[in-house]
Formats: sequence, structure tokens, C-alpha cells
Amino acid sequence: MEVKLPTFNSVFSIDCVIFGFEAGELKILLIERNEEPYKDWLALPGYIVEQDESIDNAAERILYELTGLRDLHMQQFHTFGEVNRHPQGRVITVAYYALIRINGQKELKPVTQYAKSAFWHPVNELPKLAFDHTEIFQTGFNKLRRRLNYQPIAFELLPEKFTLTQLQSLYEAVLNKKLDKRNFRKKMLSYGFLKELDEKQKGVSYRAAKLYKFDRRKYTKIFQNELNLDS
Amino acid sequence: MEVKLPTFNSVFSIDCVIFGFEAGELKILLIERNEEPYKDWLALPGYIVEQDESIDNAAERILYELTGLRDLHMQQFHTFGEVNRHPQGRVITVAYYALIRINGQKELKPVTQYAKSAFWHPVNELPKLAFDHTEIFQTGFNKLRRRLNYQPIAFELLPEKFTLTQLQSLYEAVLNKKLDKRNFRKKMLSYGFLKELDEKQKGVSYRAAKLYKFDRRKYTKIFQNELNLDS
DNA sequence: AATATAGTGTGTCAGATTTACACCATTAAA
DNA sequence: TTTAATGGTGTAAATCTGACACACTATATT
Repeated sequence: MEVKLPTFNSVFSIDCVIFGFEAGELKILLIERNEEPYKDWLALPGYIVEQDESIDNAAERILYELTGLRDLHMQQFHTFGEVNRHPQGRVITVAYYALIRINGQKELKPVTQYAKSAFWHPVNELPKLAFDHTEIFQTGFNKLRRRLNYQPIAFELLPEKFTLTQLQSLYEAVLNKKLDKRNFRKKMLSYGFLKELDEKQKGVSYRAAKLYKFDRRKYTKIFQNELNLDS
Repeated sequence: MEVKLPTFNSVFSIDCVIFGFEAGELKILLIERNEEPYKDWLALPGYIVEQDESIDNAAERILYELTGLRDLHMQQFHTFGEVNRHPQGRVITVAYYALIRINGQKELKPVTQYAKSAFWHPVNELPKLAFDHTEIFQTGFNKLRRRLNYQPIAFELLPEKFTLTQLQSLYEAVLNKKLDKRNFRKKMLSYGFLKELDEKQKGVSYRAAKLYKFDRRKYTKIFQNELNLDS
């Protein structure tokens, strides 16, 4: 027996909180909207999910269309479903987050006309955002903080080769507190998944620091036995 | 300028993973479906969200209609959005979880005809469930495990007055491993939010254990300064 | 009354982890 | 050569964790 699903005018969307780290500051990706409602406002990159794509795929597509960025590892973190969160009807949105190295070269260029531009903005002093995007951002930021403590996500925000000071300042930016240099280094190195390179920092006008990189293979070897309770 | 939202035949639903603890065993609430598809199968309590209710409200309503339970503190934990997770069309579902004291008296009685019955089932040896509900359950169970370590959720599963042994066996059931009795007690008591009562267990044929209760006021006082990163 | 049964309740020590804390080294620029 | 800026390092105290065993108490059984 076939039973038909009820047909409602319900719309699903995706919104993305994309974190980057640049010049010692944590930033997120914003777009300038080119569509009503909230035309000309700043907003998180987000749009409507199509009928025939999974929400994970939708997240990737939408981010690409609005910013030109691809192949990020995005994870959903919360779904926002208040009745009046969208002025034009019922829209439930699934929020995703991702981390990315901000790369001077990589241009941010919307592929659709729904956004006028896309750009990085420091997470401190965020302007007012469209819809309930300020709340969505805040929830995502909390998630990021929490995950920083038990997942190797910091390395996705840094260049491939980085100094311990850069790593520490990233932790400090995300957690919003000062850490002790010696203790921080001792602990990070004790994990055993940082690989010390034979290279040093270049172009600084003071003693150059050693460069390290994150050894993902070692990381998984070390932590393969721990339950993955992340889902 | 008014812009109309596109109209898709998208359907939203809620599914609930409700945990209870009884006779030393962790259980979840299942229903027997009375509707196609998957008529007569066992499933998590779940149904479709209405146009004019928030998803949080929908979760409460749906659980009530299918099981007769009300006023649980439910929290969403994941949204499942694969294209073909529902055989009759596109249905995206937001999964919620909650913890509850299983109370002998409290009867489980569906209010709607969509379920034939509702009952508790041990989380070990779960039968095959309808749709992707096995995966939803598994994700929720992982979430529960993780939260047990940093949130005072164990107490929602126990009677108001409980013994330390009961508390320990709950932890053991959720984490699925044996804990050391002396260390467990030392640690729990050291937090300072367990209130020792002047009462003892009754009706046991061996030395009666002291009863404790969870002092939520003390708990919040102790942990008020810690960042609440739970959202 | 004696005994069996079943679970309660308790302390210590070793090892690991966390925290606090200050100074010399190196490089480039002035 | 001096200054400015950051890199890099060790130790000791305090705290936390994990391993480990036995006497106590209440009831039921004989």
C-alpha cells in the first residue's frame, strides 16, 4: 500500500560558519546578500537545499556557489527551527562549520548572483547579521572551542608548516585566554604527533623559530584506540 | 519587495531517542508502528513537524502523542538528511534525545493511532528498526556517552534518592565498562554536589546503603564559572 | 543462636599530569 | 654595539588517577 507524504511548504536551508586564522586573528567568512529579504545585509553563506541532494552535499555546493571554496571538510553542528526565523515563511536551517587555511591567493568569488561578495571578517566585533545568523555563529563558535580540546582541528587553520608560537596564538584566539608558553609546548610536543622540520621561519627580523608540521598518520596511530564519540 | 520562497515537497520530521535506566540496564523507548511504510516495525518515536511549531515544540508534542510522556527536557543532537532515507519521498529528520526516570507506574500509551504501542527496550540486543533508526540511535548513544563525562545527566535517569552503587552501575551501563568502586566514590563525592541523606535503602536483604540526592543548586554554584560550551 | 549470603564502605601509595614561574639565546635593525 | 623582538628551555609543588583488599552490617537460613 502506497501512502503519500503530506505536502507542506517547508523549506530547508544550509548555513555555513567557516573559520579561518590570519594575522593572529580568528575570522569567519561572510557574504553580502544580493537578494531579498535582507538584501545588502551581511550574512553567513547559506542557501536552500535541493530535493535530490543530501544535506552534506548541499552544504558543499552552497558554500562553493557563494564563495568559490570547495572541498572543505564540513560538519553539521545544529539545526535551527524556530517558526519565525525567516520573514517569508517556514525555513528550517541546518548549520555546518568548517575550518580552513586562509590563503592569500585563494580568491573569494561568488559564482551565483545571490551574493555580491564574500570576505573574511574577524570574529570579534562582528556586525549585525541577517536572520538569526548571529546566534548561529555563536553556537558554532562554542562548538569550535569545545572541539579544540579533543580533536586535532587547530592544524586545519594553520599553514602546513607552522611555529609553536603560531599554534599557541591560535589556541589563545579560540579559547580567548592566555596560555603558559612552556607548559603549552611541553604538552603539545608530548603528544608526539608534531614533526619537527629542518627548516626555520624566514623573513622575520628576530630569531627565527623552528617549523613543525602535523603528522596525521602518527596522530591516528596514537589515537586509533580511543573511542570515536564525536558523531 | 516581496519575494516568494520556492515551494518544495520537503518534509521535516523529528525522531526521539529516549533513554531510561531500570534494573541495572540502560533502555530506550520504542514504538510499534501502525502506519505505512514500515507498518508493524519497531521504530524510534517520531513524526512530522507541523508548519506552525518550532522543532523543539514539535519534539515534545510528537513524543507525547506517541508515548504519553510529557515535559521531558529534550535536546537535538543531529539532523539526518540523506536523500533516500525515507522510501516515500524526501524527509529530513532532526533527532532529539532525552533522559528519563523509568517509573513503574507511568504508563506508556500512544495517544494517536500512528503507533500501536510504546515500550522500553534494553539498548543491548536492539532489534532491527525502521528507516535509518538504528543509525540514529547509535549516534544518540554516542552523544550520551560523551556527555556523561561532563554534564550531570546521570541523575536524570535515577530515582531522586539513590545509592552510590546505583549511580556507579549506571555509569558502567552507559560507558560499557567496569569502574573501580573506591575510586568512583571518592571522585563523585569530591565534586561536592551529592547530598548525603539521613535515610537508608529499604527492603534489601543485606546491609542497606546510604541514600544520596543530587543537589542541583550546589552543582550550578560550583560550575557556574565554567564556560557553558554545550550548545 | 549460629552461620551463610550479599552488598556496603573505607585508605594508601605510586605514578602521571598539571601548574606556576624566569632567564638566556638568537637574529635583524638601528 | 646596542636595542628590540621573539625563541627556547627545566624544575618543583600540587593535584589527579589508578591499582588494590578486607572488615562491616543486615537479613535470611538452618
